[in-house]
Amino acid sequence: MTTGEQGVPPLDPSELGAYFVLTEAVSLLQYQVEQQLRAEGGISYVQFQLLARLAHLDGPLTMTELADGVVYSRSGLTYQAGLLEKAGLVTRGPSPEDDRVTLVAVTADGRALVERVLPGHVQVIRRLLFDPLTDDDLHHVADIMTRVRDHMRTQPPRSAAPRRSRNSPSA
Amino acid sequence: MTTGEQGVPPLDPSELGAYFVLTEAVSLLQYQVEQQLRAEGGISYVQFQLLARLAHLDGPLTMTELADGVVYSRSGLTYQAGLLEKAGLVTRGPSPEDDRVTLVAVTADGRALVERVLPGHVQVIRRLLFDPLTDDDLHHVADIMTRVRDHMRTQPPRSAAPRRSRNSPSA
DNA sequence: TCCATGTGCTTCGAAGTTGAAGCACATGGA
DNA sequence: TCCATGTGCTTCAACTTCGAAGCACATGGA
Repeated sequence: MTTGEQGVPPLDPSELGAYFVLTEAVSLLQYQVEQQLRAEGGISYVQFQLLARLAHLDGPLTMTELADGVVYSRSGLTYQAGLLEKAGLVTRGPSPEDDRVTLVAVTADGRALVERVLPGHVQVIRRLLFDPLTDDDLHHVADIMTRVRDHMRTQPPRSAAPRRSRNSPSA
Repeated sequence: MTTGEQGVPPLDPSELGAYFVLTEAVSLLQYQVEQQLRAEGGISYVQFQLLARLAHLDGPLTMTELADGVVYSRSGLTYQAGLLEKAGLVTRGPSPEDDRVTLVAVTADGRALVERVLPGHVQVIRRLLFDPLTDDDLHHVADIMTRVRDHMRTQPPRSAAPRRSRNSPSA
């Protein structure tokens, strides 16, 4: 009626509210996290994510895997990987399997940095995110957001999206 | 700089996991939202947030209020407000109360743009965020994140970060 | 083998974001 | 009134981020 579109559901204020408060809370949290990481480790949140992921998985990742893992553009990752390599926190090397691939691995210094920064990082998260929540809340959030994440991950990943004719029926 | 050595609670993998999946899901969601807004309205997510906030509150806001509302730096808001003003979507004017203040108000064009992109915006959120969730989940998320947001809002807001006093170096 | 096409990564230019510094006005006490 | 200090906003330079284009290698069919 109001628009030509068919089947656009009416706006539900409680839904919009849930979405807004979700993004607002995460923004606030990430800002505080960024401050802590910068102060205690001299790194950005993205850099911490990259190092933590490499340290946690304990094996080299390709640039694409790393970019998709942290929801980041490929060119942006090239830039950040360059910074981290220059700082001696990661190494980049060729893959024996595929000459196109660059494998990124965390160095001992990189691991040490993650270890050094992680306690403060956890403290910030605990203070800002977990303190006002019960254990039940926590499990709810984890469960719910895992479903949302998995649901969205069925869409083509961010950094690989724009290339044509993968499963596009219009080409 | 804090030492952070004593009294740091042990790491709880389920807590860290909840935090990681929360930020990852929000990152994925925001990326998709950004694409929709760019495609249908030619605006960024930040610009949409600013316009939506002004349209919703239905009254002018100061630059600082607007920046705090969307968790954004003040200088960044100066830049974005300039873009929006040039595009005719907002106006900036003086405050009768305080000559230092710039009041930002949404124009009719700005309102129209919000109205135009909102249905698609809601569709994206519904498809990515709400589809895999029950009504119960939704209320849980809204309730939980509201508590988290309110908890964090008791901290000093982002853009009003303590300004270093001219004569007193931080101890 | 050769070539067409797909994939992994980097380079490049443009645009966005930030904190610090700076300007202008506000406020309150001497 | 005068001035010290606080607050609101903008400017500035440095950095970050992105997508498009480009290069190199991979893969599979003719």
